[in-house]
Amino acid sequence: MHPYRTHTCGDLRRTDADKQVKLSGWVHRKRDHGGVIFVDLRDHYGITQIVVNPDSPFFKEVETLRNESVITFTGQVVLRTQDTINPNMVTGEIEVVAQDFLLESSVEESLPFTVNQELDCPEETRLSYRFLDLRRERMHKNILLRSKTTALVRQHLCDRGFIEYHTPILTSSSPEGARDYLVPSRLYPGQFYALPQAPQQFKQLLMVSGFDKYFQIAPCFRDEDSRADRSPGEFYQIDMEMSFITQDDLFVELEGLMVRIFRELSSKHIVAETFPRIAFRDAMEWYGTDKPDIRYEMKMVDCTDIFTDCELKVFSSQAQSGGVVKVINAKGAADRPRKFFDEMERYARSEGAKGLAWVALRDGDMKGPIVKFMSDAEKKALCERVGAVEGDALFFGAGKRQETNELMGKVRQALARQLDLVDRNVVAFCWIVDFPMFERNPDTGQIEFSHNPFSMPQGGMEALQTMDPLDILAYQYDIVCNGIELSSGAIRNHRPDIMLKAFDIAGYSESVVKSKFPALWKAFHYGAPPHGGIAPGLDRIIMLLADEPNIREIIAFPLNQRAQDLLMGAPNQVDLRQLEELHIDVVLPPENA
RNA sequence: GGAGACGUAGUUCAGUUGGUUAGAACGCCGGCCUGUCACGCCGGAGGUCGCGAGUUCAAGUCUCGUCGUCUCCGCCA
Repeated sequence: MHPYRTHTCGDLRRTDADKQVKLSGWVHRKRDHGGVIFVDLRDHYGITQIVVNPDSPFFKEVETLRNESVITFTGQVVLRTQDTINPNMVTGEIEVVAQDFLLESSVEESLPFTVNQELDCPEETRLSYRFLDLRRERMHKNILLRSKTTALVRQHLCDRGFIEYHTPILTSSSPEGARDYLVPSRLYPGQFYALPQAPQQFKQLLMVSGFDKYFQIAPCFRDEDSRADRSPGEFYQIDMEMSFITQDDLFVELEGLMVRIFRELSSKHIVAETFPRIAFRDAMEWYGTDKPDIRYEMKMVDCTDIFTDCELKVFSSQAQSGGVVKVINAKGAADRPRKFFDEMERYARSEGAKGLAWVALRDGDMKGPIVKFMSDAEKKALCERVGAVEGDALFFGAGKRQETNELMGKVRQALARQLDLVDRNVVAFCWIVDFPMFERNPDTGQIEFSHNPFSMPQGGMEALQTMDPLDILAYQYDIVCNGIELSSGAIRNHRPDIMLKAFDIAGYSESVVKSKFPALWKAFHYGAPPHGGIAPGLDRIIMLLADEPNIREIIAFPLNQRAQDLLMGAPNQVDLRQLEELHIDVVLPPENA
């Protein structure tokens, strides 16, 4: 017989009755009746109940076992009597009567938290004992889901003709973007490698190398502060790039991948399998953000022109001075108590609003503090414009266009939460398209790239030569799911002449382009195919699949918020000899010296 | 770098207006228990109330500082 097991703890069924078996695993839970002990034995695959009878020579030893000890039982599978069957367990129709027992590994200390229940405990403790934390059902499931996701992505993309490549981890520091992680060079004193923030230039070079369809589940390293949905240090992208494609081709390809992931790995309903496309400017006007949650509608509506001559100066003065009046129709919210409206206003103020006007359509009339300042014509036009009917409540924001859009966008989200419009069992994707190529820096007045300088401007060279730079759009797009930005992507600019012109508009000379991006600049002079791509964040996709609010819950060994690994003790100090080899002198800041 | 919330037993939490010896559940230790499956019953141990000052006759409770954790802003082409 195998020294550890003949079956796993999730294997045995009634058809295995009378078999002689051996099982190994952890003590999940123990029920000691004095005369008989039940041990729930757990491994990766499941839980099986072991029965230890009082005449067993190892009865005393089992009695003193602590939870999470690792043990091996040999015994016979027996059918449970009808009244002792546990319908909640897949192995609940049988149990194993122990005949032999071996303690493989005992638990020496009391556990820092319970493994057999999902009770809250400090994250610091969980990360310090991550190997225990990962035994818990929820974490175990999350890590399995991660594996299933990467396996499905690989299978799907390979089936679609994509090829997976490896790109360097030690590369050169990039001049723009996030802060790099640097690796000192031993051979070249004073010089450094950088860990890639993304394999952006390599995947483009692979396209120039003629490979056509690239993907990689790519580690990316950025030395930036963390967020709930942003791991410090490192994260993974499903990095993709294709040659000879249009934006539409890429959208179809990615929609297929996303729909397959969510269909096969979650039970959530996908609202639309062809994702709606929303122009960046429309997104800002309708939702006040470039990552709208479109699980609910509640677009804001521009009503500026209605209130040009309104008695309410807050509205008319904005309407006359280039500002806007934006209105959100909260369907069916009119009968909410006064407290609801007061709290919405308080929220708006906390986000920087000067106030939040509202009206409620109740009892065949319009109610609210500002109603007396509105003429009948204004009321009528307002209701028509926003489609308001009896029972609806309207919320108003007035001010400068961009500020008001962003503010009312937050109000929209808060309203959706309050009115319970957010369905957790739904995924709503959308594309945000037509990002502007350039924008004016409000501080310096300079024209700058608004996103990736390597995106192809819509209209190509002609647009750059003839249009107002601020009106030029780029083939630059984001994919957004439930209000979370999963990725940016672009059809790239593969033409050196167009690139030079674009950089010229942003105030950069030819020498800057050459020196900042030498690889691509050189490559694009030797026959570069039109190409484009995208790189959805793997971690965020898994968060959505697992319904986890924090990215650390879907990573086996994450850094904490302050970028430390509490289990391994990283970062740590190194030997002086190592520093000398690397020609590194450490100069500590005064407070640490 | 900035802001907010939180910090009481191994863990999750309660702790009144500042007032006697800081409680409960789970876990741990000991005892009882032959059909449980979150087994049950009895008993016990376990606390510098994050740390340091201050106010007060009296501080877990109020004030200030500090440290830690999480969340957000900045940052993330």
